[in-house]
Amino acid sequence: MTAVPEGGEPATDVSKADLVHRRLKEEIELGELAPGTPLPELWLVERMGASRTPVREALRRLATEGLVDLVPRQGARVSRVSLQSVRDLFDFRSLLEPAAMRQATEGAAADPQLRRAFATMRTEFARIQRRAPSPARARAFYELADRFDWAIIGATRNEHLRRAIAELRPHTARLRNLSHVDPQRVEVSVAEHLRMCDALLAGDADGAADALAGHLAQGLETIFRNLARGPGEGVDLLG
Amino acid sequence: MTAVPEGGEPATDVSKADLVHRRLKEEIELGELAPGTPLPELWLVERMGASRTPVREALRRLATEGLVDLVPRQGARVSRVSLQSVRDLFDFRSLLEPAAMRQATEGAAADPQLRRAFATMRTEFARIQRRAPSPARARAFYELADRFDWAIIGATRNEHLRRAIAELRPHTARLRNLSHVDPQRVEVSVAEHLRMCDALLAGDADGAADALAGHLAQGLETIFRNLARGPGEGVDLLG
DNA sequence: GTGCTCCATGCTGTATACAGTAACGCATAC
DNA sequence: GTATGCGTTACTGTATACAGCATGGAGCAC
Repeated sequence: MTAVPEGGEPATDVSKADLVHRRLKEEIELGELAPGTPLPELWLVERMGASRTPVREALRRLATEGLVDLVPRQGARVSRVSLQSVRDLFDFRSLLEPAAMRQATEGAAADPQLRRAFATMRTEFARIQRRAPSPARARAFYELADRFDWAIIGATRNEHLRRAIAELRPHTARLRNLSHVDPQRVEVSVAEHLRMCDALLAGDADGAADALAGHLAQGLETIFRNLARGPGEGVDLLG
Repeated sequence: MTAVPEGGEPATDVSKADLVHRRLKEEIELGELAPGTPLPELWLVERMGASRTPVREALRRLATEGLVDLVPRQGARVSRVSLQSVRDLFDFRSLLEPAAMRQATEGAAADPQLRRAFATMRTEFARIQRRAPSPARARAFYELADRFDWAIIGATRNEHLRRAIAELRPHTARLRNLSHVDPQRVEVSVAEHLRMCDALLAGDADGAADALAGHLAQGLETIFRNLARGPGEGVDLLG
């Protein structure tokens, strides 16, 4: 398992609630808190070194993000993952992200600085492609792919669309960390990212959107294969 | 102004936080709390008859829904509305809702009971179409259209999609209540809803999605015309 | 008259105490 | 041995007290 923490958001913890929220989110993403784990407030209080008020606020926020299930008068649990929920997630991403990619492509065509940023990432992808397979290379790829994804999100004009996609990322990250990463997958995925970069830099919005759609379809298939092989801890396969 | 409270959600206030959340949401939707209005916690405490804790939770929830802006160490305000935000909202709805309509169409084809519910609504739309124009008729239409929308949401299989659309509804309702309702619009809108019903009942997913897309385009145009005519209270036209 | 500084006020962010409820286990009756 | 009822426990939901920061105004210096 190649545990990759998401580094996309700036992580400006102005309040303790922010801090607890971010730390809990990371632990859920990384799978350290397995799906279904109960999250009593007092337990979090001593672990996080904060009082119940910020802990509560963090739990409520995680609940709206779908990472935590909140049962009235019973408490919080890490939300469970089912095959259906994985399918729903990828279907929804396939609806949103190509649209965002279109906006990012238009944005890059209009803004030279943004375009340069994507061009730089393209050369980085190409450099990774030439490297020999290794865990370090896989890590570098996932880190770069993550930056690429966040760049797309940042270049999305529509605020609703941007927020919706950003909210899905923890779910995606969690799946990646819960399922076993397939080394073969890196090879394919690098090529897909190069396709996306090329289309984006060429100003071909439709092409970029199509490439992303293909990438998502591949990703879903990979995750399903991996989940089917290794059951994964805490993953509810009944869904 | 035909103020139409949304009646779609079941309104099960199990906690005081739920109650405060629902009441505040209603007041913002109806425009009673104008965009930009400051919302000091203590003021809400005495108005809602609850302590600060549930009030805080309600404000946080409204903030994640985008109905309230939360400035650190400064407090909450009713979120402002700009022309850009209206455009963003409708663009996003145009992405999501046709997809939901497709799923609802498939659902109605598979589930006779669901199909009957939509068939009933179709006859109600037809009955409204035959009535002479009047405020009561407009109210009846909006109430029915609201039930129709919630039925579509309820018939949406994908949970992410369903949640995303449901979260947008308060924004839509607020726009409707902030802008002045055009009596002409009712006529057109009834016809559009009949088109949607017909396609849905015929199992024509593409047709239903197209009809909905057209409906949204019309709705956006109407709101822009109305906002341009009457400035509306608290609507920031600079966006 | 104008600008700056300092103080007072009001608000949020946090901690904590209290009440109420649901789940769990044990004891007892059958 | 099994089922049912009661008591205990642990947790959430709520209220409230306290600390710290930001804002606005008054007063003073220039």
